[in-house]
Amino acid sequence: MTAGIDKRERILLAAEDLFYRNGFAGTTMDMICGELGVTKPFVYYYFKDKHEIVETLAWRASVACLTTMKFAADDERPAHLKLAEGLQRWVAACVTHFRASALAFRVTASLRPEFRAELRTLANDFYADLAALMDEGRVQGKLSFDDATVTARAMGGAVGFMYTWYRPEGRLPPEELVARLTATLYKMIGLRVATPRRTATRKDA
Amino acid sequence: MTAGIDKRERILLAAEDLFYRNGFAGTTMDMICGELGVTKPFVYYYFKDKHEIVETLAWRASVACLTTMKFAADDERPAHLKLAEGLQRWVAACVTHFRASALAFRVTASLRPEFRAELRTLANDFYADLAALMDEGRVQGKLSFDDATVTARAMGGAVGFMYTWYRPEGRLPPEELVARLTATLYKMIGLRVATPRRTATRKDA
DNA sequence: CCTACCGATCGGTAGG
DNA sequence: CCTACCGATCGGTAGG
Repeated sequence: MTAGIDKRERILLAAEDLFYRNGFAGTTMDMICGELGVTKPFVYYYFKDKHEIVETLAWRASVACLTTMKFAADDERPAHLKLAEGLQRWVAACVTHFRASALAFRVTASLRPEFRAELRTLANDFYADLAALMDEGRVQGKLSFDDATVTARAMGGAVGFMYTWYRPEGRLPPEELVARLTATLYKMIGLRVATPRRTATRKDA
Repeated sequence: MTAGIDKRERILLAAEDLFYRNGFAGTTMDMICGELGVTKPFVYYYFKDKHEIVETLAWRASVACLTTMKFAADDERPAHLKLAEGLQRWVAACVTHFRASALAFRVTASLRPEFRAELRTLANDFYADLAALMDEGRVQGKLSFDDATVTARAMGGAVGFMYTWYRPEGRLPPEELVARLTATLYKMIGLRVATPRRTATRKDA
């Protein structure tokens, strides 16, 4: 009913919330149907099986979050500036897609091995891009950190783990959360950017 | 057989690995039994049900990891030194219990609501202790960071997310991983400690 | 008689 | 697009 949102999209929306709250195995097809007020054959008309739904959600969110460290080939900016932008994009994408990106981590065990492998490849590429920019920025004297791999993974945790504590209805508005989390990442790699942000003359207390 | 390890403990050991790899719903009691070469009544003699097994594992690991910021009442050291020690203990505990602590995050949806609430309380207490020490250290001019809550949660992610990439058989020995991850946490709060570690005269490149 | 365990099978529910 | 229902498999427990 209430045309506007595509039917397939409505299923995904309901499923995202249910998977997020109950996990993959803990969410039954009947729950999804009940949420939408439709019957199972309706859902199976749009999706081959339960896995196709969760994989669609996880893939979307993963692509959105893990392609943020890609830059145009003709982008000539120094590494630390690309990184400053990429990290911000990354955090913003993870905040936006926090429910579905939680899936990619939480329901790992329920995913088909081939799909898990695709997700892993996506993540590995991302961390390779990230580490490359980090190394470049360090060589150019703009960044400071000890271990590139461990630091990159630590940043991944700082961002990816957000789903365990972030609540959209919380006191911190999304943009503010993005700003603070990004600032934390900058600090982890010793990145000092003159961000044109609305901060008063505030010393790093 | 092969006395030595308690029978109950053998069940927990096998279950930990299976739950870690396949999730809660993806692990059947038959799998656990098969791994041990015992029958179900054997397992059900030691555990009331499947939940009791996973909860025992998750609780142990969570307690081990989330009580590392507690200090004796008569410990008079300044906050930043307690923090230096606590963070190291925290990382070490998470590395040791990484399989079971992964459970606490991954199988959340499969846990009984009451148990989830207990875990949440444990975690909230931990972050309260952590944030208190951070604030204290900052007031005393020994630490520097912007947002205590966000930084604390970011550290939690850096540590807690380790289970997604750490492999015990990897090239990085556990002690070395602990050292590097701890160093990353120190950096996140601007903690500079003259750690008596076996580092050569190496400038923070 | 108890404990520790086995072979066999139960009720209930999942995806499809 | 729904009602009705299947084949398969789950966690948990019976008697001995």
